Amino acid sequence: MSAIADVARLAGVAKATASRALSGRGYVSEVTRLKVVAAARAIGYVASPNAASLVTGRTKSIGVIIPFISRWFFSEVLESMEEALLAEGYDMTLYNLPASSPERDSVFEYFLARKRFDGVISVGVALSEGEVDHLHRLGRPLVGIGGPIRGVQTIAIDDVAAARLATEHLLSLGHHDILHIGGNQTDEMDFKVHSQRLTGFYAAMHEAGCRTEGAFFPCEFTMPSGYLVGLSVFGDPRSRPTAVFAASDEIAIGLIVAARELGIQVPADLSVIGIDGHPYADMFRLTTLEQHPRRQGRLAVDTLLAELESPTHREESDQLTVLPTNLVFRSSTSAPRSPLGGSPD
Amino acid sequence: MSAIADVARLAGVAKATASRALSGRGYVSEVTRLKVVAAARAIGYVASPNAASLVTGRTKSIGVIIPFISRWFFSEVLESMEEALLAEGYDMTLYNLPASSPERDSVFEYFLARKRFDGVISVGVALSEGEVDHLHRLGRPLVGIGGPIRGVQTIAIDDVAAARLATEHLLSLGHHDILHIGGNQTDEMDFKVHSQRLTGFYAAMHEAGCRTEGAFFPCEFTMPSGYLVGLSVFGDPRSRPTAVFAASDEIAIGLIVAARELGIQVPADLSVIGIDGHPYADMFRLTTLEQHPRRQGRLAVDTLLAELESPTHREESDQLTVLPTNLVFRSSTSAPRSPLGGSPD
DNA sequence: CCTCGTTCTGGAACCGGTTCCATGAATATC
DNA sequence: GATATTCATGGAACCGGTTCCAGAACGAGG
Repeated sequence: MSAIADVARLAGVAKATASRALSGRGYVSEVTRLKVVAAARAIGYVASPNAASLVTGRTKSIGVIIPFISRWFFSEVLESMEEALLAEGYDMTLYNLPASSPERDSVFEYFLARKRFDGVISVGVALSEGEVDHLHRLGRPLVGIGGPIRGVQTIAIDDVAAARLATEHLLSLGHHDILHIGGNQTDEMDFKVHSQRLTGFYAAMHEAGCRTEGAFFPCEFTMPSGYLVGLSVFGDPRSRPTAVFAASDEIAIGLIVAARELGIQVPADLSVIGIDGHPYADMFRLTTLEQHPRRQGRLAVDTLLAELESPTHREESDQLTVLPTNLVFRSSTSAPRSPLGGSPD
Repeated sequence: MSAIADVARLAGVAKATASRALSGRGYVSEVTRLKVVAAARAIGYVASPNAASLVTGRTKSIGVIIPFISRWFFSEVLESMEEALLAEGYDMTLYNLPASSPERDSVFEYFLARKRFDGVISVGVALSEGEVDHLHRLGRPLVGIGGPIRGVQTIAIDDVAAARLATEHLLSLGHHDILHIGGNQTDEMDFKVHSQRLTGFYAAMHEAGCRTEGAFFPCEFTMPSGYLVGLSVFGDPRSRPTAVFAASDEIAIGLIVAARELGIQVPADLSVIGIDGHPYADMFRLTTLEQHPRRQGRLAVDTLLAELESPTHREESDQLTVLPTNLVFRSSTSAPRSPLGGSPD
């Protein structure tokens, strides 16, 4: 509607002066600045960022690539990022890209090439080197959440360590017959979270001298999937473990629901630990390793905006920020029943 | 990097011709069109939508206002909208605005005034008349999901009818002592879903001649909240109903988990019905009214894009599209035990 | 008094596209 | 064969800002 030319005319100054007055760059006397601001307010002037970005190259908008919206971790990250960006005056443009989806390439070719945003945050999507280079050539900083990308600032938890910690928690309670139920490498996630959690599990088990053959069952990262796997794995009393390390809280809760239905006491007959810190964990009294997705989102935004403020050399910025996890000990884990059938003393 | 002028130079034509060739508007001979397209491909040219929107007024981007990202209904809607928009070449810019949040006004004043999008979809946020007018003055169509806004195309289910249907399902099974556990008017939602579901419940109950004093308990729309309310409401056996109509599946599932922990058999001792069609419903065998949020999102996008294609007069478009719900009968509902203590025959 | 540096302002170019308008060629109409 | 139409193209203006540059006004320093 109203352009800066209108403001300038009303204030009786040139476009250039009006622009300087409103943006705060360059010399403007205090009296004309006030005149211009008053004129702008009078006609309800709001600058068009499109026009400005055409010449400045800055869009005040950042793009987010994310494989899921409806799963807990991702929606939490998203919410926290949106909040942080809004507070800084940035728009957030969302690209929901299931890893290896058919749209994947076209999004990069088309959407990301349009220089519509100042930077990109990739949540749980491993970009290829070519894609990373592409963004760098455009001078667009990139921050990742959920796993290292070469040459990119990344925020993540240490999945190997978290899995090890969870497993060690069960081991320290006296369990030896422990299962890991989680993702396998071939499924929908780009990053190595699945294999890393598996690695951490194996490492802890081997260190404790426990056998791990047949100790892993694949499972989608959802509650219904955990439930179904639970029904099938716990269905046979002879193969039933004394403890399970689930790769996510949703899986863990599905397992607990399945166990309850099968008449298996948690934790007396079966201990269950998850990873996440899901809001449902408390009502199922689930012991879990909290990973605070909102902090990760917040930090990703801060990192990206800092990079926009004062660009660093790419080499320097090649680093991984590891956020801590913390164990929340609830009553889904305990020492196993004495193997001789008595209760533990 | 590369601009349309470069393409034109390489193809040996004028900027105007290159623009016509690439956009498909206006007369261009087939041979020059191919030359231009080849040149564009050769230098990896991608048009800047910012520059284009400056003159066309179209941004190929739409804004979405939504109060939650992490709750099921909203994340489903969001995912489906993103998918539909991406397929049509539109970007989606997200504004996560908890109703009556402090940022609420500034977003409207600032973000929405910057003519950055061609249209707006408001999911579960009731815009004020002033805000609606503002968008209309800017010529930006607006589509709502989740409840009628004056003068705006809206997509929703009939919450009164859905609540009535759910209640009637319980009544038809022979229940009389039915509770409604759901939202109250004063909580965080803008729209009237809460009060409408309550209205439908009361209507069905009164029609059936059932008393409703003390039959409503307020509850946040989450599983943990349903669980806590369930523990407290079902805790006293004397005040326990034979059936509950929960305003959402998450509440219903929380209630079921609470009932199980209290040793209450579902459905023998207590029938539970929800509204949503949540993916967890199946594993808890929850009878529910499915409301298909993805369809709502999809339809909202289709409606908005159609409006952008061929704008209609505001008066004509003032309408509410009511999407159907359907009852999925699982085993969380059944006839009540005979009040005399025997089993029903 | 002249020169220099600082502050302030306006004119004009520019960002990267689209579109209006004029011109010219090819084809159709009478 | 003269006159309309349709098609094809280039030049230039324009969208709404920012920024470069030149020039004016002013006080300070020599």
